[in-house]
Formats: sequence, C-alpha cells, structure tokens
Amino acid sequence: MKRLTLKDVAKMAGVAPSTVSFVLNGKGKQMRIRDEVATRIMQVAEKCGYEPHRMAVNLRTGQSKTLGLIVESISGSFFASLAKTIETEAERRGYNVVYCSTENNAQKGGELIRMLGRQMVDGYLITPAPGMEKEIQHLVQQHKPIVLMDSYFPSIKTPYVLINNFDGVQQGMKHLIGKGLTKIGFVMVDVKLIQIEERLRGYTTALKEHKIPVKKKHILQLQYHRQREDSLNELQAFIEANPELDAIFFSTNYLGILGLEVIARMGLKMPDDIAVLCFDDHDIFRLYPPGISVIEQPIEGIAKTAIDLLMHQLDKNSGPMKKTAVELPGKFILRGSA
Amino acid sequence: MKRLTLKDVAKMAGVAPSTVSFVLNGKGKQMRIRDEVATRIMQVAEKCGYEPHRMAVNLRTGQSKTLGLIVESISGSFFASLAKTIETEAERRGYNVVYCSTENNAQKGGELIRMLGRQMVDGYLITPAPGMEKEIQHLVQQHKPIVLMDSYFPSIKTPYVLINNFDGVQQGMKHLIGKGLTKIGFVMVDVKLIQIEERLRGYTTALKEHKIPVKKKHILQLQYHRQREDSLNELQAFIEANPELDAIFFSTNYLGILGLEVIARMGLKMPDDIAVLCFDDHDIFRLYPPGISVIEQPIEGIAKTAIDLLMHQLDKNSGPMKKTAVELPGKFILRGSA
DNA sequence: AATTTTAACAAAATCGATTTAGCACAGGTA
DNA sequence: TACCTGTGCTAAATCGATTTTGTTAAAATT
Repeated sequence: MKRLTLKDVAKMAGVAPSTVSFVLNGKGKQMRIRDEVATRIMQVAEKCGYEPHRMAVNLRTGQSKTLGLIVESISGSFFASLAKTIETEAERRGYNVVYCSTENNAQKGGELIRMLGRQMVDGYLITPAPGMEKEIQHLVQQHKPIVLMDSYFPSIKTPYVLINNFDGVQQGMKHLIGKGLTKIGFVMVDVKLIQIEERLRGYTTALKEHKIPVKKKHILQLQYHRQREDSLNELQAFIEANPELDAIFFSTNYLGILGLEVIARMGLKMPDDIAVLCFDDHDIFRLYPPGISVIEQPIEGIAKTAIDLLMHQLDKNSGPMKKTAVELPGKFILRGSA
Repeated sequence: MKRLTLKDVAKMAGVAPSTVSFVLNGKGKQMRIRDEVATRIMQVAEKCGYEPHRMAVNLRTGQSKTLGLIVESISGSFFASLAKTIETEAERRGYNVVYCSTENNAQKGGELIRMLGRQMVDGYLITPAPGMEKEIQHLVQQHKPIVLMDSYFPSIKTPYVLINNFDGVQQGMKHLIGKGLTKIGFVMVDVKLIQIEERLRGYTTALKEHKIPVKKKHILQLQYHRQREDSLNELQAFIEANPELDAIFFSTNYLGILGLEVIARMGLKMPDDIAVLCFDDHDIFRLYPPGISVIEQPIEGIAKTAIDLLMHQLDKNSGPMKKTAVELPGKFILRGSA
C-alpha cells in the first residue's frame, strides 16, 4: 500500500520519469512529446490516481506553495472571517495556509515569523502588532512577499490593505451628531498603531467640522495590557465622571463589549440613557439588546485584496504593482443602540 | 543571501556532512563521534544559525511533522478554543497544525481529508460531521493515526474524546428540576450524531428519574440545513404552542443563540417568564443579560487528550493504547437565565 | 553522399537532508 | 606475523520529484 511515485507511472507507461514529469506539468509540447505518448501518460496517471509528493516537489522547486497568516488572536472574530476567505482564495490558486496567532504577545510575533521562515512559507499575510516592527522590517529587506492587513507601519514600505478608519468613524459620528447628540465620548486603547490614531482623528475631525468642542476628558485611553476587571472599573469611572455624555463611541469591538458589561452593570439603558456606537462588528452586537450599531469592516474585501497583492508579488513575471496601499470603505450598520 | 545548508556547516567545521547530521540529531555518541568534534560542530551550527531545510528532512524521513485539524466551522467558538490548545500542544512536541473547516458541507469533508492526505499530514484530528463517515473509515483502514473529537461513529473503531454529553445534560436538568421547574422543553437539531442522541437521552432520563412525563411536543427537532429566519420562526411557533413551558434546554449553543433572539422578539423575560439553559458555552452567553446558564465543555481537556491519543499513535515504539475512548465531564455554570 | 537539423525521448544532475555501508588505523590476540 | 576488533569518521545511496544535458534515428540541407 505504498505511495505511487512518478517512477512507477513512468514504468507503467513505458517511458522515462522525466517524460512523465514534462507531460504532467504541461511542458509536453515544449519538450515535443508526441500527443500519443502524452495522452497515454495522462491516462495512466489518471487511472492509478497519481499525486506528486509535495515535499519532493517543494524541495526541488524551492516553493512550498504555502502562505503564512499571522493574526493577533486566532479566537477573535476578525480572524474567523478573514481566515475563511483567505483559505478559499489561496486554495483556488493552489496555495494553502498555515495560521499563527501572536495572542497579543509582542515577543511571540518575532518567533512566529522566524518559525514560518523555517517552514519556508512563500509569503506572509500579517496583521501587525506593535512588537513586530523589526521582524517585518527584516522580511522586507529579504524581499519576502508580504502584505499587511488591518494596520501598517508608516516607516516600512510594504503593501497593505485596511479599512478606511478615518472615514468609518466619520460615518458613525455624523449619524450621532445628526441625531442631535453632541456630548460624545470616545474610548480607545493606548497602543501606537496607525488604525487607532486614524480612528481618533476621525472622531476629533467630525466634532470640529460640526463646531463641537473636543474635550480631553471625553476621551478615555485604556491600557492595552490590563486585567479585564481593571478595565471595566476604569471604564465605569469614566462614565460616572462624565454624566453629561449622551453617547459613547468605542473604537474597537473588544472595548465595546467591555462597554456593554459596564453599561449593564450601571443599569443604564441604550440608547436613551446613553447611545453606543462601536467600530468593528461582532456576533454579540447583533444579538445584544437593543442591537449595537457598528462600523462594519469589509473583511472579505480585505482578505481578497490581500491575497491579490500577495499573489502579485509571488508571480515573478508580473510587473511592478500599481497600487500597494489599499483602503476599503467601512459600512455603517444601524441597530438599536444609537 | 542563500540558505545555509548542512553541507556548508560541514565545510566550515571541516568534517563530512554525515558527521554534522549525526551530531545535530543527537546520534553523535551512537556513531562514536569524539566529543571534541561534536562540540565544534555544534558551535559552528549555532554560530551561523543553521536550520535544517524542512522539506528535505520531510522527504528523507517521510514524516511531515504536521497534523491536520478538521473542524465544522473555523469561525465557531468551539474551534477557537480548540485550535489554541492544540496548536501549542502540537508545537511543544515539534509538530505544526494545518486547519481545515468543512463549513457544514458534507461533501467537502471528504475532499478535505484527501487534500490533507496529499499534503502528507502525519495524523488527523477530526470533529466528524455526518458526511465524513466513509472517508474516516478509509483512513482507519490505511492505519492512519487519527483521533475524533466532540463526536464519533459507533460503527468505526477509532480513538475519540468528547464531553460526557449524557451527564452534562443531567447536571443541567437536575438544576432545573431542583428549582421546581417541571415543564421543560428541549430543542435539538435533527442530525444523526451520537452526541445529539446522548443529550436527548440525558433529557429524557432526567425527567423519568424524577417521575416527570416526557412529552413529545416539548421536544423540538429543528432541521440542520435551514434558513436562519425559518428556524427562528419555527422556534417561536414552538414556544407559542407550548405556553406552559417554564424552561427550555437548548442542546447546542447555536440553537441557544437562536433562542435568545426569539425570546427577545417575543418580549419574554428570563428566567421568570422562561428559564433558559444551554449546552456548550459561548461568549455571548456570558454577556447577554441576565447571563445564560450553560454546560461548559472541557475544551482544553479535550484538546490535550486528543493530542495525547494522537501522539501515542504516532509514537511507533509505544505499546497499544490503554484507553482509546475518553469522556470528560462537563461543567455546569450558573448564570441568571435559569 | 556527407553533414546538419530536428524530433522525441532518455539519462543524469540536482534540491538538502538522513542513513547505511565502508574505510583506515590503532591496539589486542593467537 | 597474520588476524580480528574497535574507533572515528567519510563516501555513497536514498527520498521523489524537476530540469539540464545527451542520445539516437529520421528528415532536411548542401
């Protein structure tokens, strides 16, 4: 019950292994193998279900036909949607994907990238976390095909694709302001990532555009590494300290979920006591009464674009890229909370 | 900037490639390489950061050091928790994992298994879906290392590990009955899987043990492949048709989430209008007011056990297994809904 | 008729490791 | 002195493909 090798097929077809290889790789014409022989080989290979040994092919060609996908958390909802699209798109193109999560561990990011390197992935799809800057820089220097998603480092020249964070927040803010709400709080994390900054910029700009003063005390920066309970308390203190707030914009879904818990704990009712809007959708937001309005990320679009950008790099004989930085629009979804 | 090969290391250390291989694979003593030479080789390898070429090793040894993990849905919460543990446990043992999801597509299961076969995974971790029976049978016949999780086929002799479904439901039912609730509905799907049957058996047995009559109309079997909206309506009809119900036991978290939606839609209050209990925890259940009581699966335990069972099979020189069928206890988590 | 081309494939090198078989020398034995 | 036995390593085979180079017979050219 051993594996069928190319040699076996050659023997069965009465030709040399090289001939079989040529035919099965579509180089039959080029190597002027007679059609008669070619079809015979194809038939034999087909009939006995020959499948080339991946490792052998990889070793010889130097291509693993594998992509590495690195995300912050494999249990996050962002990953869930992303992975599905990326996997199917990759498969369509003859690639498969190995997933890795940094689990919000800065140091682990570097290790992961190196681990993938050992495994010889042909290209990288990464949602960058703060600690990974050096490693990514390193990959770029080695001219490894790479695409960043969801964020990027302004200092490193890489293709990337993400939601238009600024515009997304603007959409949400305009809705709130349009409803006459002006005391709008903004909750964010303190990590130095471009997408966070852009969201904050969206918030302040929207206020300014409507001549609403931006108050520092209406902006809460939670620390990233923090006990869940501590964050909850800090959030509650923030809301209590600003009783005038009639709306809160949570800049990530993680923060939004914390917010729901605090708001429930304080016995506040959405949207009347306080309106809530959140960046990045989540299963919970659909269900949690009265439904949390969100800015939805175009995850499928991000995944597809990312794969396209990566494949373009992997495809040696394709010219330079026209567009290496892509921003896709988010979608405002109105539910009951705002 | 080419890759450093074993040959290069050999040259630098002034020895033959084979010697380097022996030393780096810990066979130095056995091959009676002098300690002096061995340490020199190790130092050289260390200094220039030599990493063996995975594909070459795989080709030669015939082991890919890769496990295939097949789940129903990669975006499910079960997968999320499972994957994390399995990945770290696998890594600890020098294996990596490729994930695949059948996405509830019966036919896709078979394809996936074959795809993984092509990729030469050394072993399989599978949460079996109805359509995969034949393919799994096939793997078993080929003596491929395999462990099933979450469910199994009584007709196929494979190692498996899952929660004790019967006992889990019993725990929940006892709690409900202990609170004096006797009109308890049971919502399940109609797929023929052992874990579903066990849960139903837990329900009926618990009722019988407390001399409560089992009424057929209190059991709702929803069809698996169905539009979300249709299921919601059917569920609502079920609740309306049985106004006497004072509690509902949802046999999967997917059903429970549907239940929450319907209950909200009908304006019922938990737990007073109706108590709710659900099998298999979910993020939403922690947050959704008043908190949904659940039977939590010991996912980490399942993952660890599964890896153990699989490794045992992969380890050629380990005797026959003592225990190939493992049932782990679930944990009843009391929240506000019941 | 001698030489060059071309068709059609076969042989062999190669990828980077592992592993088996083998070789040279030292010391011990008969 | 001839023969074995260990030591300590090297040479070469191998895994299963791809790709470069060779080979042979027939056809075309001079």
